[in-house]
Amino acid sequence: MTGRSVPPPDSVASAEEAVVFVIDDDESVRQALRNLFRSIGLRVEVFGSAHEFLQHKLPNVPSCLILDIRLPRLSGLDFQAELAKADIHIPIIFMTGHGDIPMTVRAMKAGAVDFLTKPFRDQDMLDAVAAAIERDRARRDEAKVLSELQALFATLTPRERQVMKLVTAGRMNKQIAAEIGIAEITVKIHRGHIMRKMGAKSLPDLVRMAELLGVGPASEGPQT
Amino acid sequence: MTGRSVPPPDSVASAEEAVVFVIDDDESVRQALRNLFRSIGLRVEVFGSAHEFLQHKLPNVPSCLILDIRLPRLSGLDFQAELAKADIHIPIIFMTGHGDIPMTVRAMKAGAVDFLTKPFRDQDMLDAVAAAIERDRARRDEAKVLSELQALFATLTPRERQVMKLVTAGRMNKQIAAEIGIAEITVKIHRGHIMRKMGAKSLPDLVRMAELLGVGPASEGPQT
DNA sequence: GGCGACCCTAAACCTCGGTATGATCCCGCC
DNA sequence: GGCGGGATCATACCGAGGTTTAGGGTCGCC
Repeated sequence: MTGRSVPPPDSVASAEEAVVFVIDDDESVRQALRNLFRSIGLRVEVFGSAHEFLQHKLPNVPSCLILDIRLPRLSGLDFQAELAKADIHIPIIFMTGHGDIPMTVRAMKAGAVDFLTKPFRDQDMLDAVAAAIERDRARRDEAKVLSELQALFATLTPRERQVMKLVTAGRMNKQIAAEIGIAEITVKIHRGHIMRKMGAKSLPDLVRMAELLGVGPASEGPQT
Repeated sequence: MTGRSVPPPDSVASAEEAVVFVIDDDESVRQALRNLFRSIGLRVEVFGSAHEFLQHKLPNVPSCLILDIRLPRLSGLDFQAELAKADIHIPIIFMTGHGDIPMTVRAMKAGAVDFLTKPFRDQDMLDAVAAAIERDRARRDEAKVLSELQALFATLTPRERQVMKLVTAGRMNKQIAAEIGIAEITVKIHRGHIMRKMGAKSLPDLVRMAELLGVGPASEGPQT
């Protein structure tokens, strides 16, 4: 506890263990960005193509992706769409030498953090990266909470899920009993199980969990 | 009840009573856009300057604003910022003859719906307007619900607000009583008043209202 | 001074929520 | 066949929630 080097508490907070990924087919650009981010102590991984990047497995820390809109085989915009389709939500910062406005609009609409025109000021890139990392950190925090909740919810039996939905909808035990055709006492049993399994310390607690889980009028299974 | 004309249910839904506002210093552009929107039966109001637009009082229906990034006195981006500062959240669609990427990025980051380069296809503008109107409709719906809730919440006495916060946090009546130093029976009374005044039909109901209202750990009053 | 709020409390009473004990039934699996 | 999990239910008991009735007090305002 004494000789412990202080792991930078960092007023910049968002730094921590964050990683910046760079995809660009120009070696000199990769080199320059690598140096830029290293200079402020940020982990960097560079790639020459989207394909190369996809080989690499993503670490479980806040991160962001910087890519040129003109990639070797795939356009940056298409790659952005690919990632979204694959449910990979890493924040993206675009760079471009000769981009146009429609491209910019499309990228931003699709959720890009920023769109920088080359040459850009180092500070602009650093600002964009800070914003992107922060966005990813926030997203990860939310996702973590949600997945933990979903794991708990998964332990409920079908009957318990059904009862939970009705309980959080505000129905009384007797109403639930009548609605699904069982005895009130049985509803109470289920209810007790639900509270225990979900780790809810109170009804309001459970209601908030249900909100996050989208347990409600939501019809099961994707329709249309 | 018999001779009632059906007020167009409209499969296009978003149309209804929507209004499109156009600000441009070029008379021919105003004219062209006016015709375009009229042709599909959309209400339009045109203005030659931002100032002129501000004189006009905004109707209480879904609407959107179309403006050139180059306005007479004020830049379109600055005007966008002005509106945000004045808490006017009408969706904005930008047009530009010679805009650049940084402008586009700034506009999109500030929440613009779209950014069209002149000349644009009529259909692109119509699509953008449809999206903008829909966004405004959704925002208005949410705002309406929230303001109604706030009106109810405003009828609560300070004590009732305090108790509501604790109730929705999941505290038991006896805990609340101990925490604020009153008798449990009094807490029950307050609780009854809260449910009635807020129009909550169940505790889960009240919890959801509290969520929307941000009633919780939120410290009172703006700090900093 | 009186009227109306807000806030507090007590007693009585009822409903609702929740747990424990004990038991039955069905089903899938080793 | 037996074992475990899921679902069901009864009885009994207790604590929490909620209303009514009937008060009490302190403000501020007309």
